[in-house]
Amino acid sequence: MALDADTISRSFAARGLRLTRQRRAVVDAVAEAGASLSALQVFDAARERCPELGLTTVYRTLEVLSEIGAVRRVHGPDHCEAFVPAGAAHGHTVVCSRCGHATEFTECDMHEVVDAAARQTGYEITEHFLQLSGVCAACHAAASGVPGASGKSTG
Amino acid sequence: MALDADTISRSFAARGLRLTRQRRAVVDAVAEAGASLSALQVFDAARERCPELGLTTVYRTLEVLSEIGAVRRVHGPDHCEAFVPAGAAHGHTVVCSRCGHATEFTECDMHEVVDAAARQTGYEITEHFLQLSGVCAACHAAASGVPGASGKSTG
DNA sequence: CGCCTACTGAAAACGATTTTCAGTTTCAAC
DNA sequence: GTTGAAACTGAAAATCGTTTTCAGTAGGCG
Repeated sequence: MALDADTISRSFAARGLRLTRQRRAVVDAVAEAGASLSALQVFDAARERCPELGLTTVYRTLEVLSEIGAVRRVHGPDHCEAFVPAGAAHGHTVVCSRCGHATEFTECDMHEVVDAAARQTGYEITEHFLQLSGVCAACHAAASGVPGASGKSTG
Repeated sequence: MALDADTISRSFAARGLRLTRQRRAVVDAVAEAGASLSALQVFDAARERCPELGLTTVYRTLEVLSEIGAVRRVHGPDHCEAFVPAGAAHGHTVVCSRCGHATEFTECDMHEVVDAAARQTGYEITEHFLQLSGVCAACHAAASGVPGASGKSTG
């Protein structure tokens, strides 16, 4: 589920929901950020497009977007609950530990790992939740080439 | 880092910390449960061993245990923050979606997946956080053999 | 126009976690 | 055994992110 206005609009309509200006602001904020954003960060970003937006609406909209699969919740070992735009039906997220930028990857061939885990534990594995963190190409280049430049890249 | 009194005691001592009766109760509660436990559940379980225990102490102890690597925080796509006893230095957790029982598996050969992700995204992957969920052997047996029996197994 | 329903933000409520604080326990030095 | 310093404690208060409540608004359709 891509985060373009058209797709979203149709998904909303199919559920009898309206894509209001406020919701649009939230969608755009998440889509444009690319990085993982907390609810509060989404609020801030979306407010630039729609200053009268309330936090309540952000939470409600993220909930809806999560339900229709347009955004995905991500977690890390230490922190919780951030949101990223979702791409493919089953994708995983790589989050840059420097700039927070999130990228999806879909070449996920986990079944060997899952099989091994099933063998070792005796579980019937039904779901896997994988999240990677590392350093994105831009931050990597910035770090090795121009140490002064912060990791916050253009996108 | 295993959750036996001896190992824990030494880890605590190495940091100038004391393994008090209260902390011991928390450690034992987590160790015995095996399943993933929220802070509140740890509190309840530990109170059976040490009734005058306070919630504050549970949080403080879980924090310390997490730091020394004796417990691990687990997350799921929808929920957050539960604690399980930690085993090997780098292990992953499989949580049973029926009884909440957590098992570790260590045969984690992720480097193919990690390599593929690195190729696709251009990231330099430094960490991976994998969590599986499924149905444990006991619950599976209970479900297929004795449908009436709940998934809550002995382990 | 008027009705109906989805939608809105502010404020209140809420639950989980952290901080504060005054008192207790532990331990080493004496 | 006494003393003093530091770790530790639980209760209560404070804090934080999130959800609920509520009275009002917006938009489609008769």
